[in-house]
Amino acid sequence: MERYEDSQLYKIRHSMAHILAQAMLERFPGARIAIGPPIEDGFYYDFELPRAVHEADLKWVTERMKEIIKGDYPFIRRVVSPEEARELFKDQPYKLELIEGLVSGGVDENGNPLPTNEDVVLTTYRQDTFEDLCRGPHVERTGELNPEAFSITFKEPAGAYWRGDEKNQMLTRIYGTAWRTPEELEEYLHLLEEAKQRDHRRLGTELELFTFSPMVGKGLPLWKPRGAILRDILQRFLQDEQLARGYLPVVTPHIGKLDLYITSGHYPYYAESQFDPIDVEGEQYLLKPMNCPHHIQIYKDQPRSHRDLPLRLMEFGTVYRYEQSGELNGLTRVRGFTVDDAHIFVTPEQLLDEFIAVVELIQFVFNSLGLHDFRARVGVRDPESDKYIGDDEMWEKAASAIIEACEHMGLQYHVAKGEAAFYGPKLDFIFRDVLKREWQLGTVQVDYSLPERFQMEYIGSDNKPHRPVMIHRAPFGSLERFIGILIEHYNGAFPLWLSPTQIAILPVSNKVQTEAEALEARLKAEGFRVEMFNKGQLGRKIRDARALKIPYLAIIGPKDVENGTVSIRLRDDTELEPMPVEDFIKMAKYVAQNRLGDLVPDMSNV
RNA sequence: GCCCACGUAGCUCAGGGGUAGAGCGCCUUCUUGGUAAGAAGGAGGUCAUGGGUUCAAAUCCCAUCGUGGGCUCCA
Repeated sequence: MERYEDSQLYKIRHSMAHILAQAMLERFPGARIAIGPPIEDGFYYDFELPRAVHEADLKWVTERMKEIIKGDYPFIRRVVSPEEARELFKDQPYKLELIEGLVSGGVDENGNPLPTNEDVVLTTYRQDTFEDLCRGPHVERTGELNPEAFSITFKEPAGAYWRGDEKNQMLTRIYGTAWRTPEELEEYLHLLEEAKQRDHRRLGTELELFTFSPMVGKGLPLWKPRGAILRDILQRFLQDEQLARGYLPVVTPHIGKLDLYITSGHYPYYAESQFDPIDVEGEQYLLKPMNCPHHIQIYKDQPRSHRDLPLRLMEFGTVYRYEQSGELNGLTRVRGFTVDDAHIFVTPEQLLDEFIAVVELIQFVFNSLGLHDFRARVGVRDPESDKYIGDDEMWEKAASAIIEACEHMGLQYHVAKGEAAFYGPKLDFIFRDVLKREWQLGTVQVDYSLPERFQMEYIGSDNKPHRPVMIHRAPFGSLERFIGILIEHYNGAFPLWLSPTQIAILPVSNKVQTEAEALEARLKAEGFRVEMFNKGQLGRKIRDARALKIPYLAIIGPKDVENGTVSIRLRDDTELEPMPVEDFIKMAKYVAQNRLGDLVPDMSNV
């Protein structure tokens, strides 16, 4: 497959960025330009502007861009010497900084090191009156671009730090999307609109799953009954699975003494992600940012033998982390969340097998939930940073254990620097959602550091004390984020086993109210989550039940009562032939127990 | 936290320097209806909060809080 960087679309978007810059400079004389690369689906350009950008500016710039395109100017490339470049961009400090980076700093426009064995050649591209430092490539002429196949008003202007560093100047970023044809643009905008419809925040309100209250605090979700039921189903699903795999439940409190976190290293290594300590009678307590220190105390409560290992302690543990207010986002980024946590204490010999077992569990969980578009990332530490505990040898050992396990399982993975936890490297499962955003869900971490810091021990077969290794792992990551993603993944139409309400009972009239209530009781006795709809006429009941995306609408009227049937309608509008109540129960049970997505499976062989 | 935008009824939104609007939802009554809104009445808002400008502010200005799009940071 063709690389994006080599594609025509890439050239189109790159060229669009230059045209945007030209138009912006005409609108904002004296503006300073930074960088303007193509990105997925479009491009952007960063500017330092004398004032805020308004909608009218964007309209003007859009029209001007169309004129430039229609002007059919050639993109003219030329090689310039460093001196020429400095002269050319003498009023553009960001460009000068880029030039110095290229010429003497050995870094490219993103601040990444250049390949050392390459001579730096500075090039510029010019269209019409605008010349930009750029290595290309571009289309030949502006006339190749379609003036009706781009938009810079589809997204608000945004702030962005120069070189992505929050210590730097905040620039104004104008985003654009550009395509080959107006039809492609239309399709893309339509996709965005659809994605908006399935935003978990919107669906969370419509389906009555969760809410937020400014009085409780931002980033602190409140789970309403339907959402709490969904949460509970997921927890029970995972808990049952883990119990079957030898995990043991524990429960620990939401705060702990500061000393605990000083020993663990959370304080100070993780301090910037924590709420400030709470003073209680002169003692300092911390809202727990992680569950591991508490679980370690349970391990240490009694002497452990190698015969006790692996010891797998699990807890749906709620943790609190300080997130900057601008980072909060619905359920996917909150300040208090529940980790489907477990800490597994193993002997070094057991590590590989146990690690593999954990990855298998995570894969089982993802599969059961219909999540298939994910990748595995091995996060190792950033050698430049000092926010890690433990010595090099431990990090080396832990990272190679993870990679060995991946190789052993034939798991596709890639290594990412700076993505480790502060106490050890990790294997993350990153899910790609319908909006093409990526979310870190499941995670497994190998940790030699905390056992050391807490002086943990077990007695080996040699009757001598040994240090265990710890695996931290969470298949969902956090219930909050996971559910947020599930909501969008299913567009709120959960498979039967996850649906907060599974069956809506819709009596045709109150003449069959008694029979409808009997059906409700019957279905509840069979273990289904059932809700009676009594408002208005049948049409209204259908409408209300469908708004909640309830999988089965069980309609019962005089004819059904007479025949001992129920008329099933699905949330997608499918109407089934009236069927005996027993048949419906059998089918629904089959669908729920097998966690099927299909609500009407072939029952002929069941 | 930073840049920008937004905040009007439970929800979705219109309006806009001179006594607050719609649809849905909610309540009451009537209706007992076979596959996406039965009918009629009614309640409900200090227009996020606090200041300022003005004869007069929901409307203009400032601050705060909250939300959204980005940046940075993360499960």
